[in-house]
This record gives sequence, structure tokens and C-alpha cells, in this order.
Amino acid sequence: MQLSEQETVRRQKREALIKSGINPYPSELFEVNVTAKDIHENYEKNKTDYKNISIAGRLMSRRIMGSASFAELQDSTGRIQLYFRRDDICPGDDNSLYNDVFKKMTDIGDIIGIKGYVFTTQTGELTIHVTDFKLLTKSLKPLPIVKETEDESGNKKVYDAFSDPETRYRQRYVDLIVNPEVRDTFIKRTQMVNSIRTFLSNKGYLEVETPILQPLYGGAAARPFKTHHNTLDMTLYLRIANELYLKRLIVGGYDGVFEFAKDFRNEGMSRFHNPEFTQVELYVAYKDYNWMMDLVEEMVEKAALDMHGTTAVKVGKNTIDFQRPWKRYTMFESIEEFTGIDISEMEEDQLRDTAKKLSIDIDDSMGKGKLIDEIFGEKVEPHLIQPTFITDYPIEMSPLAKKHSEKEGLVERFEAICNGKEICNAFSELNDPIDQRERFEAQLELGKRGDDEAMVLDEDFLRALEYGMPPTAGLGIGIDRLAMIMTNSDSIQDVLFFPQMKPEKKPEVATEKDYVEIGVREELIPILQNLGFTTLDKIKEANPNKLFNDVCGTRKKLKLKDVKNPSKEEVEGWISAVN
RNA sequence: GAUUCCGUAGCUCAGUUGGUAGAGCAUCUCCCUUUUAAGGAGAGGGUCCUGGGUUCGAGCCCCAGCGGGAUCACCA
Repeated sequence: MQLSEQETVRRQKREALIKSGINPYPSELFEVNVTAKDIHENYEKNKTDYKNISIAGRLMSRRIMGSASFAELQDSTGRIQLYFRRDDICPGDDNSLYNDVFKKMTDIGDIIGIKGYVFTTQTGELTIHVTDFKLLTKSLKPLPIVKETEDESGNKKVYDAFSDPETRYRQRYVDLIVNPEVRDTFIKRTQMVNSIRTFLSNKGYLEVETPILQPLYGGAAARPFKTHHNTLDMTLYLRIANELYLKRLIVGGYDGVFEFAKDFRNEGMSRFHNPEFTQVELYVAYKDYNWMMDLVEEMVEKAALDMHGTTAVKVGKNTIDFQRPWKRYTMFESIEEFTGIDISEMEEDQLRDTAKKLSIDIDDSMGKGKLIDEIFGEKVEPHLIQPTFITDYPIEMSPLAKKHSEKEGLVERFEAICNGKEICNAFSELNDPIDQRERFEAQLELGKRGDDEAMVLDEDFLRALEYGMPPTAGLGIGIDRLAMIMTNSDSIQDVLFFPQMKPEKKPEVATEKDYVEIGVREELIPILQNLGFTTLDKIKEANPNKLFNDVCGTRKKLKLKDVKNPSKEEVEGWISAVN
């Protein structure tokens, strides 16, 4: 691998540390008794507690002024300034801890442990006066340097932000080190999940785990990822949903079960879609979808409060208020509200005409349900910014939902829409096994007609229903989508630590072993790499005289005094070894 | 999958009509004991994403590819 100048320098510092008897990767524990946040919050109130502190973290900046220096230490809670003075950390005649270890062998990005006491500088910044420090981990790759100023009114301005999305997502660890707001987003996400988990557990529902590898993929309409189990010699699918397994547990007699589930869908990617994503699904016996709407309101309102201390959350240009009660529309009402057209009594042909009139793209394969869904998706959903429940969906779109108790052709289903996007989906679960079988068979028909997202028929699930599932309300919440809203993130990639990406291309380069095998001495390898001879093919075509000259010249240029120049015969030997 | 924009130093980014590759930060050397985007003096650092083409000459123009972003399509 080709190293940059800065990387080479850091490797040399690592060697120098070892030579001077300092382990750059020590194993003893380093006792920490305070955090940066703690100091900022509590020092003024209780100064005597901060006379003898011990803290560890990553060195994020250095300002060296001769025999004194300022630096910034970053731990998991934030940053704190450090003050090093040579005469304090080197009390005797030996100044090497300051002059050599700190000034020469320590870099931004190194992880260090500090002992000292807190004071306030002349400019009023809380600072740790360092009395002793220890290198805990040497960092070999230079971090992006992000700088920040703050004006009188506290407005922050960032210079040289680490902002390239590709590098940020590929090297999330760097993103987390240098961008504190990214760290915060993921803390918020976990707070949200914890809030929901606590809420559901406190209601007495049981958190469970169900299979991710499934012999049949069910519970949603989506294309699956397919894999193979060698011992059983069978196809398995990564789950697209866990709905059918959770319902089996309701059949088994639990009153309420929920699971935070990673689901996998082999479909397009966008800022709202990642191939793997998280849903929480909940099933509660003896309840219906109206009851479930109340629960969703209460639960999401509480999540907002737990995360922000308020129900009002700023998302882009909007402020979204999760305070109960949320608006409730039936799907037909909502369409009438936003288009002025009542489609509740329309047949397929009229719906098609209406869609055309509203200039919505449709095709002939669309049935009644799909047409209604298109009109809704085009004319209503994007306009629903504040949390809103939409109820009573067409039966064609909902093969697992119970038929509406009063309205023909509809099911007892609702979605909550927020910021123009669905955040949850719920229904009174279909528990009539005969009806369920017919719905599955209708899906099979769709599949035969080429709909590769149609549901498959799950005989075991039907068998479970035949034993009898109590009336049940079910819910699925897209955790990533909700986290996007709650953290004001534009893209799902900003709420997933490691969003899916194509692999980085690795240029094909010769390994050290390859070079050695054609007779190149190990110490000469960096020279060849520096000259661009990164593959054996390139050496194959080299002119031996030129290569000989270039190698000797580069040795001089790189100041590799300890390296012995090759002889011309040696160089000729490499080339003939490849050919 | 389609359209479109982007890819230059470790990081953030300039780069004129096609004519020897630039800045700030970071790095290295030196000065500096309360600084804070610390400061001062000096130095080094490049596969201009990859591969072709046009040209006397390409970071720049043309073609193809790779990677990424945005929009759309798909997608409960």
C-alpha cells in the first residue's frame, strides 16, 4: 500500500516511541474519573472536586507555544481544552516527556490519558492544567481537520467541514469523530428506540425475537433477498417482515408481542430506502385498529418528549407537533379534502377517468385499489405535514387486514403520515382462516400475472389461524423514517451508521510477496511503488536502464540513506523474472 | 433503471481561450509560558478517478468505464 507523507511520518513516530521505551498501544487500564461534559456543567458549582482529575480521549488540536501548549481533548461527551507546561510535566532535568513525547511524537488523533486540575484561562475558557499524561493509542492516519469559530451571539461557523457524503458514509468512524452533530443524531435515534421499547414493555407486552432466515417470505409485498442453507440444502429468504411469525405467537396465547426487526427488501434505493431497515411491529390481542391509533399517538408523542423535551420538532422548514390528538381522515375523506372529488362510490372506470383528470400517471394493469392508492399518493400524502391518521384502505391493497365491519370493499387499516411520508401502518388483523386463504390465493393470481412482489401462500401460517387467533390489532412503525423526522435528517443514510454502498474499488496492486518473488529486496519496494510500478505487469514492460536510474534517483529523493542501491544486474533480474 | 451534476495534496476547495499544478488548514524545520480558525519565518507534499481519443501539447475538449450526490422511476 502506498503511504502518504503524513502516514509515513506517523509510522516513524510509532517506531521512535517504541525505541524510547513507550508502548504506543499499552494494555493497562487507564482510570477515568470525569468527562468533558461533567467539567463544563459542574466545575463552576463545585471547583474543589476538580483538583485531581483523570480523563481520556482523542487529541483534536494543538497550539504549541514553545515550552507551553494548548490542546483539545475530545471524549464521548465533548471537548475540553488542555494546558501543558513543560516545567510542570517535566519537574526534573529531563524534559523529554514534553519536548520529545508531546511535541514530536504526539499527533492530532492520538488517544491520550490526562491527569491534572481544572482552571479558567485569561480568556475565560475552562481548561485542564495537565500534570501528567500518557499515550494510550497512536493514530497512524491523519484526521480531517475541522475548525470552528463562534461569534459573540454564539453562532458557530465551521471551516473545512468534513462533508463529502461518500467518505462520510464509508468511513463513518471518521464522521463520528469530527462531526459532533452526527454522533448526536445516533444518540437521539437510540433514545427514540429506548422510549418506544420502554413504553411497550411498561404496558406489559413481551419483546420477542423471530426468524430472520425464513423458508417463505411473508407479511409484506416486496422482493426478497435469497440465500441458501448448505446442511439443509434449501433456499432461505431474509425476512421482508416478521408479521406472520408474531401472529403465530398471538395464536400461542401471548396477549401482546413486539419486536424491533431488521427487515430486508431487494428493491430500489433512495434517500427513503435502504435494503435493510428497521421496523418495530406490535400485535395486541382483543384490540382493534381504533384502539391502536390511540396507542400510536401516545407512544410517538412520548418519544418526541423523551428526545426533545417538547412535542414540537423542527423538520426542514416545518415544525411538526406530535401532541395528541392527531387529525384523522378516512382515505376517501382525505382525497375529497385535497381534490374536492368524492370517489367513495366510484367504480374502476370512473376512478380511471378521475385519475386522468388529475393528471396522474396510470396504466391498464391498475385495479380499483391501486388507482385509489395512486390518487392518494399523488394528491394527498405529500401535503400531510403534521401527523395525520388515514383510515379505511381498499381491500385489494391489504391482504392481511380484516374487512371493514361497516364499509364494503374496505379494510380496517390506518397509516400515520407525517412530513409527507408514511411512518406507520396498522390494521385489525385478519383472523378468519378461510378469508385469509382466499386473499392469499388472490395474491397468487397476481403473482402468476407477473407481479413479482405478490405475497406467497404460507400454509403453516394458515394452519395457525385455523387453531384460532383472537381479534388482534397489529402495527408496524418504520424506525428509520421516524428517526429521520425526529432528528431532522434528509436522508435515511444519515440515521443508519453504515448505509449500504457499493464496495470501494481497490486498484489491483502487487503485494510485497509478489515483489520479493521476482527478487526485489524488501527495502526497495517503497521506491518501486513511488515510481508507479505498482503491478508486475508494469515492471514487465520497463526499460532496465531507465528503471535502474529511476530507482537510484528515487532512493536519493526519498532520503532513504539506509537503503542500498540495487545493481543494474539486479534490476535486469527483476524484469527477466517477470517475463 | 433514466436524467443530471460532481471526482484535483491528508482535509476543504480554486484552476483563465487547451500551454511547466494553486490556496488555506494539516505535515516537517526553527522561534514563542494563558492561546483558541493562536501567531511569526522557512520547507516538503500530486496516478488532476480509470482507460482510450483529438492535439505539437489535455486537469480543461470528445468517447467509454468506475464511484458518489440530487431528481425521477421502482418501492406499502
